[in-house]
Amino acid sequence: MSFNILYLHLDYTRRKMFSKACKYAINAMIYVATLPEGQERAGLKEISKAINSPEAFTAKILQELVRHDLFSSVKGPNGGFHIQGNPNKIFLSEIVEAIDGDMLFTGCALGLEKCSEDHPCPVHHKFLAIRDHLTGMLMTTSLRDVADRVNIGISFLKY
Amino acid sequence: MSFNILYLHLDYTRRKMFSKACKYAINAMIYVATLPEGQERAGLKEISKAINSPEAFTAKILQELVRHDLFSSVKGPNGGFHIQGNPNKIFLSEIVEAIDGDMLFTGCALGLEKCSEDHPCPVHHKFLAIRDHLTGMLMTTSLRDVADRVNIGISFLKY
DNA sequence: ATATTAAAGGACAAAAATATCCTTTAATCT
DNA sequence: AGATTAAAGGATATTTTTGTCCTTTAATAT
Ligand code: FES
Ligand code: FES
Repeated sequence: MSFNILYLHLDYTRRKMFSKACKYAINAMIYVATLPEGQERAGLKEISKAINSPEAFTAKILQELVRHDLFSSVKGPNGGFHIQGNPNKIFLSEIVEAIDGDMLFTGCALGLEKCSEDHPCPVHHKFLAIRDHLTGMLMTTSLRDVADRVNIGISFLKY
Repeated sequence: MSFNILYLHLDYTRRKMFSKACKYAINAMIYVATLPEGQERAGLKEISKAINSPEAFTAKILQELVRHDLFSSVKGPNGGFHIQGNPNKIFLSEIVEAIDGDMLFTGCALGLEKCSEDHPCPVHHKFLAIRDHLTGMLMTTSLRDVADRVNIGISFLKY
């Protein structure tokens, strides 16, 4: 019942960089990456509790991550999700791309059909640097990197 | 009818940095800033044609910009919207904040309630630099800057 | 004054994103 | 083999974002 909604049906004060789905995906993978050796698998309930996300919605996202070969899953007792591959070799960019797609990495800031040097929008030249900065960060930050920060207690997946 | 929708009701391959509303807002203000002296006012129809945006939706956004004192408007014949203030002193950050809010500038990348040094998410330290880069760019790029690029023909508002 | 013009505003509609519930499938345990 | 467990998947609901339409308000022109 915000001031905005009252007058204009627009309440954009919540726009973020990533979708919620994407954040849940990243957090879920980070959480599983933090698990100790020998028990590096977690179920939906455990994951969504750990990252404070709605269970059923998280289930959909985990399924999608399985389809993208980022997670693999096992059914039945002691089943759950574990990371497919080496967390040192899985980068945040892969998770973002799996869920939010690659428009953040390639799309035009001002909505032109496509971003190009030939026909640039008015912020193209300045936006490129930011886009590349973001892309570079995500492509060089591995799941292990961030999971370690959580394990040593300097970063958190929820509050 | 994408492959994604077929299987999971998730088709996030379009996530962008800014909302459509925000892009329309920026483009509309840039367009009006490109108008020659003596005729620096444009109507809804002219604007939405120039920036290739849906007219009625654009109307709502222009109203919002008026409420935020970025545009002022005049009704009746030869009415329309003109920039409130000096385009040299209006920065893209103000438009983004008016429409998308300030979460892009202040919010946590991974969805924590609030972004803070005390209780940072696992990408906080790396994300800060990107957020600041983006914020800095938007806070230092004036409407005049970008409008000039359009006027000299090196940038475009539509394709 | 009246007609015309264009923005403001309200109501509503469609699409996308977020979220829940329930059934089915497949793994494990007894 | 049968019971139990947990992911997969389908259907549906809610909220947010995007979009349209129509009436009202206010400015200008005749
Ligand atoms: S054309 Fe707009 S960001 Fe490249
Ligand atoms: S706490 Fe997540 S970006 Fe600062």
